[in-house]
Amino acid sequence: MDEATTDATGAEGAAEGAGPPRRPASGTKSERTRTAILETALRLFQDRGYDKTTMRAIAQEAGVSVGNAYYYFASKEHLVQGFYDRIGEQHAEAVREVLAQETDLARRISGVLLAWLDVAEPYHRFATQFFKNAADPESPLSPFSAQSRVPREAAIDLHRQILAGADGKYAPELADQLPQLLWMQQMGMVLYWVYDRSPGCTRTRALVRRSAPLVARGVAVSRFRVVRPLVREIAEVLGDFLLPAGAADEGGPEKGGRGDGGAMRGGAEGGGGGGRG
Amino acid sequence: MDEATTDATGAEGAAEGAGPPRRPASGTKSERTRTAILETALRLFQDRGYDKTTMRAIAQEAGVSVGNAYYYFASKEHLVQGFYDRIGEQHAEAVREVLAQETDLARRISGVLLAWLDVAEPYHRFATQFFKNAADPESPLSPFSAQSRVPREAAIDLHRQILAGADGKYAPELADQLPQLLWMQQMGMVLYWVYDRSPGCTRTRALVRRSAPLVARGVAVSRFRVVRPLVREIAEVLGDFLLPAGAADEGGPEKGGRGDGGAMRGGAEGGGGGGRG
DNA sequence: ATCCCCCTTTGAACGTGTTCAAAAAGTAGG
DNA sequence: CCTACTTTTTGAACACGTTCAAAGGGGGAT
Repeated sequence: MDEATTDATGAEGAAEGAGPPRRPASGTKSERTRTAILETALRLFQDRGYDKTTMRAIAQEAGVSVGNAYYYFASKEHLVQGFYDRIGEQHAEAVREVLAQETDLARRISGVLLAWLDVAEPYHRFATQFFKNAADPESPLSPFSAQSRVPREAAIDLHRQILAGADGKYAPELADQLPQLLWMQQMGMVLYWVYDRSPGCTRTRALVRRSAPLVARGVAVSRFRVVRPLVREIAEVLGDFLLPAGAADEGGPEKGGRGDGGAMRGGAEGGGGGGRG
Repeated sequence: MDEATTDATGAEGAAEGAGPPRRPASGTKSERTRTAILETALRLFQDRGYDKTTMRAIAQEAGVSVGNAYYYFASKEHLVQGFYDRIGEQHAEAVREVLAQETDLARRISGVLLAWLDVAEPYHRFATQFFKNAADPESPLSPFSAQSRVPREAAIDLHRQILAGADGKYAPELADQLPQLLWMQQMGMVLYWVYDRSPGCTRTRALVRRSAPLVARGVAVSRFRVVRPLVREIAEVLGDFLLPAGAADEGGPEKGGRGDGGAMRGGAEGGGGGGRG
């Protein structure tokens, strides 16, 4: 399998992806052209929506040629990556206060999720339109893709902080998988949000407010005896089938290691199942 | 736009726009042309994949002009609807035996899901390619869309049968939502399957085999006292935010107006079985 | 100045899904 | 056979994302 979906100039070592072979330091003409194109694109996306914004329009508005836009961004989709980064940053910023002050798990969860909704709200219309691209397993924009690994793990780490700063207790077997689980809850919320047509997305907000306490209580309940074996097995299955994150129990907290990293672990199934515990 | 899909029985919508005004009885020349286009399309999709199959190729192979294909099918996506119907039928057929003979809930669940994987396997390559279209909220192909209501409720009803024929007991508060929950578990499996690159999709199969017992046990555990209030609240939230089984919006392209928003309801939790525990 | 090399920029051209006015084929009555 | 009408069919045309060979351009070496 070739993975030739990248830029024409070939793969560069960095994690970022498309662009000219070497991203020059900011200030150069090249960099200015690049950001001009990106800014124009994001502005037009927000104004007209993703589908209605043509590459020709972006180029013309930015004062460059079509081919030049493709020199800096491998595809129209790659322009959207800027949105991800931007939302991620703004979210991390907006969440700081909540994480620092609140200690109740339910409130921490809902605080983080509601903050995300606040940050993402301006882009709702347009996010809906490129959401399908993000769902494409082949697309680098997919939240599960290898290319999204860095921002994804940053997001998961944020959920790890949610748990770390909360004053409840939960089954220790879940410690490794819970951040990912919370992250997937967020993905579920995003899915709901994308479909949400209620004004101001009040419906998604209501869902968050109602479900966050439930999740928190579910986490707390995980210590009780009746559910303990079930929890243990759930944790095991999650560990085997969720995406491999940095928090492997025994693998060691290595960074990167071998590159590879398919979206979902492919690998020969073989001993995966094994004996049931 | 129009709901001219395949030979779906019933479902006479209101007066829609384009397409062949009246679907004539099978046997007419018009109907023969239509099925010729559809069959050709599905065959080429399977051979070359969705993206690689052009409308021009479909038309040429079917012996018609491009415009003629568009006379019968509003878009390339609409041709895929045939796959849904086909898989749905084959799945219902393949599942009959399991539902009739097996009484263990875990085995019923895994039997149904594994049967789906068997049926869908030939289309895996190509399903991956149009999956992004199905994720588009605007697309009629979305499993949450109003246009998919009939096949969706058929699928949910299948999961209702899973529960009805099983010999375990569970919290009665969940009775209304459990079929939908199981259906969403299936959606989660499909998501995993779409990303699964392991040969023969053995990885997804392993996931089903491991998670089905867990789900069954989770359902059984729902009766216990410690989790009972939690279960009750979960059921309530699900009832409020899941897609309503019965009638719902469907009104049409109504813009805003009334609050509440008959907004598309959806929401998911990946990986099957998240917060309960 | 001249040459050379590489980075940047250009815009025409390609293949795609989709649309549309018009031609063809079918139907029915005179 | 002709006429009026509807249903079906056609293929050129459109707008789009993307590609590509060629042209600019800046800076160092000769």
